[in-house]
Amino acid sequence: MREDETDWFTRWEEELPSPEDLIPLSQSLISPDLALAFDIRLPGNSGQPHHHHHHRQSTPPPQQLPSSQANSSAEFATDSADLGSGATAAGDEPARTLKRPRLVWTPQLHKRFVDAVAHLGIKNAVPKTIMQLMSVDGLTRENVASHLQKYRLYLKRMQGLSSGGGGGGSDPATDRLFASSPVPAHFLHPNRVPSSDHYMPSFVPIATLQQQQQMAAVAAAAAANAHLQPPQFHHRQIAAAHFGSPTTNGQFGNGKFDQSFLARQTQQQQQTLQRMSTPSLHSPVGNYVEDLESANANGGRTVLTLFPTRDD
DNA sequence: CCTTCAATAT
DNA sequence: TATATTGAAG
Repeated sequence: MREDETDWFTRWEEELPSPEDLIPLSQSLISPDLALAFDIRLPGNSGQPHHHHHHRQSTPPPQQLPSSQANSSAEFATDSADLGSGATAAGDEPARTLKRPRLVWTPQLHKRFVDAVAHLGIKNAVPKTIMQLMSVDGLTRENVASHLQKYRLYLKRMQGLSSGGGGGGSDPATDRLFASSPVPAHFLHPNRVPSSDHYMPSFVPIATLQQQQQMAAVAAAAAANAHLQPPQFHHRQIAAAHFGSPTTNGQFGNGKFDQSFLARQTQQQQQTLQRMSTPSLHSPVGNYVEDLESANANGGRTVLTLFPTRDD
């Protein structure tokens, strides 16, 4: 059961892009949390990126990944009138209540999501677990939950097609993202439990690994860099990755395929975290990095873009 | 506490 | 528009 793990991990490792092949922008990648935590100011943006007010008290789960989903830092600063009034209790970790920028689901990020779901299996493909497996810095459970909800609707729609109808039902615009990643067959049929054959995409187990130090290093290195990347990943090479054409779907179009986790789950148990022990992990940045974008061009909305090591 | 879903907000 | 947030239900 664990044998294939090392197997695919090895393959995954081989396919890893060399550090130089990684996103050129990585130099300017610095997480908002980190930026705030280190009091780093993003170039091109002398002033603060944004600051709004909203309060959420929820209790940030004591996730073992402080930098991960912890909303460290705060949005308080800025000028606000309430200077040190009490919002931040002890004042040490200003912000467990950070207003995060909207996440942009790039095709790569979505792929990661799909891979994670495929690996987890129907039972465990729930937001929290998916989030953990993806191990994307800055990604929250809610990001995943929201995306998952939409993804399921997408799959459902895919099913619905073929019977009748006519057609119409898809929202082309919305589907583009989802179409950018192939839908694993398991999502489509329920039977066939992967007793011997598992879907094994190149995946990154990475982990749980606390890379505070690494992050610190990255932060220091990138200390004064920031990159602005407008939401314009329209045409790119991703166009070639098309898959969800009605025509192509014909092969499944015998009626309805099963939607694995799409269907009702009577109950699901959570836990049983599948953690790899990071065999020979030494990649500095096997993880995704975040790119903070101050969207000036977008009605003043800040957007968080997570992107991976190009592997698709 | 967590997930799922529909409705709603930004 | 895409994603976030909320609230009810399980």
